Amino acid sequence: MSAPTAPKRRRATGRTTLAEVAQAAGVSPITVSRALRGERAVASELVTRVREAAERLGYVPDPAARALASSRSTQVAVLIPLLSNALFVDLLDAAQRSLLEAGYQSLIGVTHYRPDEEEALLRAYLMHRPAGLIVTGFDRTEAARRLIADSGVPCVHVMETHAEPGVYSVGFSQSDAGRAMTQCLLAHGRQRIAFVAAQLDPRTLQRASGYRQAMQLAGRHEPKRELLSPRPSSMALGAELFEQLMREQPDTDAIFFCNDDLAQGALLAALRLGIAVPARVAVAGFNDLTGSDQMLPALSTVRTPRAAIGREAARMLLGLIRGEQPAAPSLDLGYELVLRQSL
Amino acid sequence: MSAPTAPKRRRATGRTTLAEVAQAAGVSPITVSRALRGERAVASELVTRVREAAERLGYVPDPAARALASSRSTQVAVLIPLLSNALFVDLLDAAQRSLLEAGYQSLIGVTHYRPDEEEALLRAYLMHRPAGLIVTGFDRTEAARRLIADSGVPCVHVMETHAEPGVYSVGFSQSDAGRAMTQCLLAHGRQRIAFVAAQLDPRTLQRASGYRQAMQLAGRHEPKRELLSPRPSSMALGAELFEQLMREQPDTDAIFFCNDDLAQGALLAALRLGIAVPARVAVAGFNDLTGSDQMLPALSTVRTPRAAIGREAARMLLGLIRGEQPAAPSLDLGYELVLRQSL
DNA sequence: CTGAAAGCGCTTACAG
DNA sequence: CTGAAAGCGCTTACAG
Repeated sequence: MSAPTAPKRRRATGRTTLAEVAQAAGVSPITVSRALRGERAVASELVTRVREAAERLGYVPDPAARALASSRSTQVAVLIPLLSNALFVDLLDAAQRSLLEAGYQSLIGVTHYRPDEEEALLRAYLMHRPAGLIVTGFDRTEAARRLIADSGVPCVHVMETHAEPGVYSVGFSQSDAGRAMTQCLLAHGRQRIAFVAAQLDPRTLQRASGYRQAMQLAGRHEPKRELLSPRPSSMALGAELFEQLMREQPDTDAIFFCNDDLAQGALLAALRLGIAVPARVAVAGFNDLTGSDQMLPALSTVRTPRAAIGREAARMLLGLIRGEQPAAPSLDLGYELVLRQSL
Repeated sequence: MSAPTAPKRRRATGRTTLAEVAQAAGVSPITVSRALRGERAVASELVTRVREAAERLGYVPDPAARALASSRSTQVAVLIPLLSNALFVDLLDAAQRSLLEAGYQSLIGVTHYRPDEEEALLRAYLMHRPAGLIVTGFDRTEAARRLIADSGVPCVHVMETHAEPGVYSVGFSQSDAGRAMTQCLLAHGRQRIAFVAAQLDPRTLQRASGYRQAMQLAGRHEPKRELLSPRPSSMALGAELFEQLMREQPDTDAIFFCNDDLAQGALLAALRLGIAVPARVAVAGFNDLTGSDQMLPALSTVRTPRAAIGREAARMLLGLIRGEQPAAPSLDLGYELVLRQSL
């Protein structure tokens, strides 16, 4: 009853292999591979036999072997600017969920709004031969653009839309949204409307340009009421910029913040300073982040469909991975003005 | 000048392979492999030669081939309950960053506080042979526990600590933190202190038990002042529970919320209802989330070191992956009471 | 310190 | 509709 001596060159991992399933089912390995992936025509009787054998043996395909042999993986790289902005977390959460349901894992990458970091992440992740790619917006280095194109990996751009053959995107028009909220403030009788922004990423600047267009169209544009800070967005910064603006341009009668966290901070600062909102100054935000409906007064804002964007981007990407052509390469999911008491 | 006819059985991927680097450097493939990984002793002259050749040819190792041959990948699975709780996002962000620096990618998994979802994720991710695993807390199914143990994949538990041989953890004592804040409220002269919680995950219940211990010790425990809701935590729920508590137990003179979002919602509700904080009722939160310092009054809370937890968990895991034994298998990073105007 | 051989567990490309 | 052979690009396990 001595233990069998191990053969010299063994290094099996112990897991059940496709070959073992094949033997158990009495077919060839290729047939098992095809039956399990549902690829090509396999006699339905064999499919059943293979499935049963796989089930019985607890067979789990090895993703590494699969990736090596097919040069495709089941991972999707998702690149977002920041994890500290709830906007992107919502998007990521929705995308991740949809991808997981379809059997794909998400490799997240945080670019910190820096094109060089994005390029480095792209380089690192692309060597993993991801099945697909989700990237934020269109603002990237030429090298990054080429990396994506040369990789041949299907790619969907999120948050903005862009009509160009071979480019896929899911988002909405940031400048339209910026224009719409500004026009709404104008329609409510506000005239000296300020725009306050932080971070100054491409999409923030698009909102700014929407604001500017609307103000110019109304003949009310005053550059002095634009307060643009490159610092990262936060409630604390919103409070600070609000105080600065009310000090420097005290006759401002409305403020459009490029993000809700700034606006929330401003609302709390107004409370501290005893500045009446909306009586003296109306306040509007962007994104309808959590808590905006709880503010005092409740914050008017632009609701953006980030969860839907994540979901639809995943759906579009899965189609591209299957080799399908999406109905529309650019999907505009729109936005919605949410008017609450701050206006 | 006709194009060369492709040989019959080619399916090279076009990328530079290790073999090509070996040929260029005039050494064997194994030597390249070892030189590039810095493993085992390789003559330093050869290392230089190999590095140069790899650089020149733009060689990028194939992770799939590497994973298949070595049965280990460069991916770490990180399982957290929720992406909508900033606490976990901060932890994930820090862990992800540290892991990336060391050449590891993070595969995130969201369990929604459900042991069955965690078990399914574990099953799905473990088949990818991750190099390591980071999981939240210790509350999981027996099957999940076994999956982790049987996989042999190094695993670090975060948020809680637990001293047991072979179990690695980075966190702090949730019950100590709950007790400390309660004692702080008592020390400030509050006597009818309520505890309001949502979600009711294991860590929330540990905080509750810390509260209970402190109250019992002071001879002031009144079960009627515990308001526990299984609903997901949010500012809106905090407002709702605050109103309910002030209606049902109007003589409550302090409220300890298990999370800052609840407390923030309560503070705003108090403002709406004209309930003076802290004059009539003191309010304390947990985690020191963003915005808590901006509240009116600013929120007193327990600052938890989630970024440090993420960072240290990554560091401990990287050590375990290298086969090192951590100095202490259980790392307690503590917490800090932050006293602001709400108390 | 270095290498020739085998193997990791799949799928591709042909052929029938 | 099914299969025998080769190959994906690395590393392991030996041997020297």
